[in-house]
Amino acid sequence: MTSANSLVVLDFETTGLSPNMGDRAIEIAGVRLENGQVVDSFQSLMNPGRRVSGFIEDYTGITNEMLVDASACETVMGEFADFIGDANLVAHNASFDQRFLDEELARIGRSYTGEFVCSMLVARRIYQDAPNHQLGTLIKHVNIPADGVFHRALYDSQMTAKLWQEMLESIESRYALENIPFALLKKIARTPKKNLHKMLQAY
DNA sequence: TGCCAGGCCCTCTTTAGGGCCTT
Repeated sequence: MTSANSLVVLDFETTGLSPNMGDRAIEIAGVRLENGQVVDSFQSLMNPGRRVSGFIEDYTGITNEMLVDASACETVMGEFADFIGDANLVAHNASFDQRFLDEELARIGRSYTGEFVCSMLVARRIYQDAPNHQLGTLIKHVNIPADGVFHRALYDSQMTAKLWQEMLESIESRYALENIPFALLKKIARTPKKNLHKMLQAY
């Protein structure tokens, strides 16, 4: 059972960029955060029913051979829907992951009730001096130790969770806040950069 | 590391174009 402040940070690896173009998920992972601590995690490869391109094999390290014996997307996504429950959701460039989550769950008649917030949109506002706002760059920018390989779902979701916690602590520190609610993070992600400082000062 | 899309965001903007970010 999830608590009221449960948050799931998730990441997909896929056959490409667009479910509307026929792309499918090949790996899903998520870590559950409660009170800033990772309390559970989920990771599974899934068989999209067709071969993945050489580009995707190289980009993710997930090969066609690895996917042959993986469970079908329908099976894995059902398990993942159970995992996320009613938790709110975070992903880096969430519009991408949300499209695949919506598409894969629609295929099995499942849905979710949590709300998405994008860690990239928050990072663009909190770390305006970062060289860029790719996940790997931000992890380095804020000096989070990284000894794994990016572009795998579990590692990326773990790193996104650490970045998320770092951003929360940074905002709390800068504005003398405690226990920032999810709703404020949603608001930060939508607030124009030029208005952000004033909005947080007034909060 | 690229192409495919889509949302966000900036600007030499809003009757638009292009970069960023995700795989």
